[in-house]
Amino acid sequence: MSGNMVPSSYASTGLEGAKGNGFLGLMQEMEAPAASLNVDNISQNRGFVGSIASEGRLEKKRGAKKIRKPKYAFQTRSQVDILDDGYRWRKYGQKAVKNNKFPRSYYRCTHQGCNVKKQVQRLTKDEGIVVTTYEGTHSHQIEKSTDNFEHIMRQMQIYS
DNA sequence: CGTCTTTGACCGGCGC
DNA sequence: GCGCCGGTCAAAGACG
Repeated sequence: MSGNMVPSSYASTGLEGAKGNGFLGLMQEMEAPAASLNVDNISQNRGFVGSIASEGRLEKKRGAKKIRKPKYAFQTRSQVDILDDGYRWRKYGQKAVKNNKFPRSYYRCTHQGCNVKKQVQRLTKDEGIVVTTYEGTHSHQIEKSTDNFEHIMRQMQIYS
C-alpha cells in the first residue's frame, strides 16, 4: 500500500458505512450471463441476504486442487473499493469490463499457501455500489489489529 | 529495505 | 484459422 490513495480512514469508513447501511447481499453467479445484476432491486434490497457458493471445478493444470472452489459474491455500499476485511491483499490486475464504466480490480491473499482471490467491481449506474467477489477460503487467521471487524467477519463466515 | 501498486503484454478459451 | 475477451503475470516505481 503505497499510501498514495485513499485517505486515512479507509477501512473504518468503508466498513462503518457498510454497517450503517447494512450489507447488501445478492446472489449472483458470475457464470450467469448478463446476469447481471438486478440493479433495480439492489436499491431496494437491504440487509445481508447471504452468499452463494459456486463449485468451480475448473481443472487447470499444475496440481491444482481438484477440490471444490467456493465462490462468494457480495454487494456492499461503500464509497471506497478498498474494503479491508482483515486480510492482506495484493492487487495483481485491473481490467475494464464491458458494460461497465469502471474497471475491475483483482486481488489475491498474500499469505503463503493461501490461494484466496478477491475481485472488486463497481456498478456503472451506481457508483455507491461495490461488488466484491471472494474465491476460495482462507486457511489462516486474520492478523488485523484489534477491531470488531473480526467479529463481523466471523459472522460473515457463519453465513457462508 | 521491504512491501505493495501500477500498467502493458501475454495466455487460453471460445466464437465465427 | 483468426480475433476477441477475460484473466493473469511480471518489471518497475512508489512509498513507509
